This record gives sequence, C-alpha cells and structure tokens, in this order.
Amino acid sequence: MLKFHNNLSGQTEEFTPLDGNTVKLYICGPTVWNFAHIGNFRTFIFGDVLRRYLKFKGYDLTHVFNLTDVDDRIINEAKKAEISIDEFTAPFITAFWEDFDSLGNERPEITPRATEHIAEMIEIIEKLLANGHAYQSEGSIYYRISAFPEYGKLSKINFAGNITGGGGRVDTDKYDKENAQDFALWKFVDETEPTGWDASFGRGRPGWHIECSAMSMKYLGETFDIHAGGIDLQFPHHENEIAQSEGATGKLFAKTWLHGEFLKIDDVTMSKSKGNFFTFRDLHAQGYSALAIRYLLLSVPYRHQLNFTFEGLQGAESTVKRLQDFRRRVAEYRAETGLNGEVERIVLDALREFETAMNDDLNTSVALSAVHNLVKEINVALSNDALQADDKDLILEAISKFDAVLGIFGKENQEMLDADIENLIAERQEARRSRNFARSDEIRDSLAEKGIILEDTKDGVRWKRR
RNA sequence: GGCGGCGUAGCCAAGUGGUAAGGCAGAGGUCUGCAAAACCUUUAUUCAUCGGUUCAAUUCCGAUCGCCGCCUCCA
Repeated sequence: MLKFHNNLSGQTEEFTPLDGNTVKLYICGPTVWNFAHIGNFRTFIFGDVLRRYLKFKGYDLTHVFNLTDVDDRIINEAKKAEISIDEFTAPFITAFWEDFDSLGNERPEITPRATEHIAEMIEIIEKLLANGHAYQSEGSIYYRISAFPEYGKLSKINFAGNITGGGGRVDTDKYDKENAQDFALWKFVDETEPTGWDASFGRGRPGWHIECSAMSMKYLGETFDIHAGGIDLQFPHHENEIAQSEGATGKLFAKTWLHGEFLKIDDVTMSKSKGNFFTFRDLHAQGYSALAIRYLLLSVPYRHQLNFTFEGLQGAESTVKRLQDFRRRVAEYRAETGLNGEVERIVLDALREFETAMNDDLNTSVALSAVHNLVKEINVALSNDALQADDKDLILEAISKFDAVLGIFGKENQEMLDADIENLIAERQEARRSRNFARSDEIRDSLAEKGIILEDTKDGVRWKRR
C-alpha cells in the first residue's frame, strides 16, 4: 500500500483519496521572473513521478500546477522595462515549459496563472474580512493570525523563539499591522501605479500567498488530497495558504503535505540568491542529456538533499545509456517461441521490488536498484541465450511499466538510416567477411565521425547515434 | 536564539536491532580480427568520534566534533 510522509502530521501515513478514485493534487510551481534552475526542477520532477505513480496505482488525477506571474519583483522589473507584466513574464513562461517538457515531465491537467485568478482571490479576501480573519489598514488587507490559533501547525514554527519574536531582527514593515506576523493579503496601490486591480475593498494587488489558496480551491475544492512544493515554501507560503483557506472555509485545506528537499552543490545549497546554480539550459549546452539530468535528480529520494556533482552527472549519463542499450538489446533479440520460467520470476520480482519501494514514500533509490537488478539478471540470460519470445514481451512490458513512472529510458529508436549509410554498413560487412579489416575500420571510423556508432554482434551489426 | 536535517567505500548514495542495496569510476578476465556492447570476478571486518542499553548497534539512548537548511525573495 502507498504511504507518504505527511509533513502536516509529521507521520508516515497510508494514502487513500478523499473522494472516490480521483486524487486531487496541487503543486506549487515557479515564480516566473527568470529561468528555473535544476534544483527547482528536482521538485518538479518529483511532482511528475508522484503523478505518474498515482496513475500507475490506478488512480485518476486532477493535477494543478501553478505559475506565479505577479509579485513585487516582477512588477518592478516590468515597470523598469516599461512593459506589461505579461510581456515581461511571457519569455520565462515559454522557457519554463520547454525545459519542463525536455526533462520528460507530463503536463499537469491544469496550469493556472496567478494573474488570471484575481477575482477568485478577491472573493476569499472578502470572506476573510467578513468573518474577522482579516482587517484593513492603510488601504491594505492583512491576515489576522491571532484569529487562527492553529497557525504554525505545518511548519511547527515557534514564534516565541524565532528571530523576529526574540527581537533579533527589526520589523521593517512600514505599514501598520496589529501583529508582526500578520501578512498581507492585498497590498494597496494608488492610481499612478500601472499594476493594480479594483476590489470591493479598494484598489491594490494580491499578496504573495493568496493565489495558491484561490487556484487550488477553485479547481480542487475546499479540501483536497495532496499539496506539494519545495521545502522553502513550507514557511511562510504554505503555512499562510492554510491560514487563508481554512480561515475562509472552516474546513481542512489539504490533507497531505509533501516537500521536496534542496539540491546542494559543493555542500552548499543551490539557490538563485547564492548564484551557485545551473539551469537545464546551461547543462544541455555543455552536452549533458535531459535523461541523465532527470536520472541524477531522481537517484536520491525527494526528502533528502542531493549533492550535485559533475562526476555524478557523468555517471548518470553512462547509466542512462546502459538502460537504453538494454531495452534495445532485448527488443532486437531473436528468440524462439516459448517461455523461460526463470525469466518470468526475475521480472515479477523486479516489479514487486519496484512497487514496494515506490509505495514507501516514493523511495526512488530503491526503485532504481530494482530496475538495475532486472537489467543485470536479464543480461546474464541474454548472454546465455536463455531468452524466449514470451520472455521478451514480459521484459519489455516491465520496462514500460517502470518507465511510465520514472521516465528514464528515453524514446525508442525507430529512426531509419539514409540509403548511402546503409550501403556503407553493408560494404563494411562484406569487407569484414573477406577479412579486409583496413577497409572495414575505415568505414567504421568515417561513420563515427558522422555520429553513428557501430557494434558487431553475433546477429549482425547494430548502430546507434552517439 | 527557536525549529529541522545530515555525517556509510574514490564519487553519488539505500538501508536495517542480527552483522553493509544500487549506480558511476577503478582493477583483472571472457567474448571480438580490433573495437563497441555485454558478462564474470574484484573494491567498506565496516557505517564521524566517544560512551551507554542489549546476547547482538551502522541501526536505540546520551555526549562530542563537523556540515546543511528554515525562521527573509528562491524548488
């Protein structure tokens, strides 16, 4: 049975959907003010594996993945460049989805943007004002934390001991709040500012957290199954989402909370503010494949920090290549009709190990080792010519199942070669038969220069792209 | 100051009260005209250190050292 470590309860819990067979899943996406780095994408890839595994388990999904396209930084940058918010964010949004797709992620069902849901945000704020969970001050609207005693239940924040509460940090907020921890739901902006929306409680722009309450509840309902995102969002973003949503509805907001841990580089957290980050584009330009990057980011379970190294990425490149070769080798294997009971046992064991690992809070490390064990054992069978036609199908089917969740085997190669290259390969075979190795090596080298690698097997020649 | 995480072979790392998964890299070998791919063998008497509990601890408890994160925009 599927279990998750729920950060809300602090416990590992068995998962069952709230409503029939459909899992309602919300994942906080990026703020689109520049390119997402691969640390960001680790969380998104885990979100993707989560959604794929839920499907693997037979659940239907409604999956919402939001893009934050309005905040102070975006507003300021757009203003500086004298363009609209949409004009400023458009190239980053395009780039984001390109990278998202390249890394092998499935598009979620619903991908809303904050600026398209201002009306829903206003509606929640009106409710909060009406029931005393919010108040107006100098034109802005603030959340009244004192009216929500459960505040802090997700992040386990102890305000008595933290820096702000302890007096170690000066509260720089220039507005008049009842309490230092109260946060803005709506920030007043005057008529001279280009970015602002009119609401019953005055012109302004939304605060940093209300968008996720509005969009998740709009598409998933007031209570839904899983809310996920990066660990840094746990406080204050997710804590505030809970306060806003539960303050407005009086109902449980999200049942299960999952947070993806950070990527480290040279033992320091990879982050935009530290500047020590790589984007997918950077790595791709250096020749690393999307598949290898995905593999590396998946090789450590999501709740643990992963130390990113180029040695590791290079290793992932080799591993992924080996997996691709393995699938091709099985697919191309010429087998007699029939079934080898031993192979069937290997495949069933591997699938069982895989599922057990994934059920255990998505333990991808162990799930990958199940895949590797299958590869190793089947390779032995291949070497011994012990494979039969039905085994082949079983193995290919198992690979498809693994890959429906992990997405690390890549696309199957069905490409045809040009006729003149086919002719060269045939000529080389002829040269080898007549033991003219000088000529055969010459052809092999020339094809290698064109990026086509030849391998001689006892069933003939195989080729692949470099 | 408050809260949390981590320290396992050259690297990335899983894991458990009963004696260390997996990947990469390395070494030797088989196969091959040579390669490539694949396969086989091999690489931690040991899991930061020191104590304690236990028949038994890497795994539980305590202390120490080191590292990281959140509490402030970042996944």
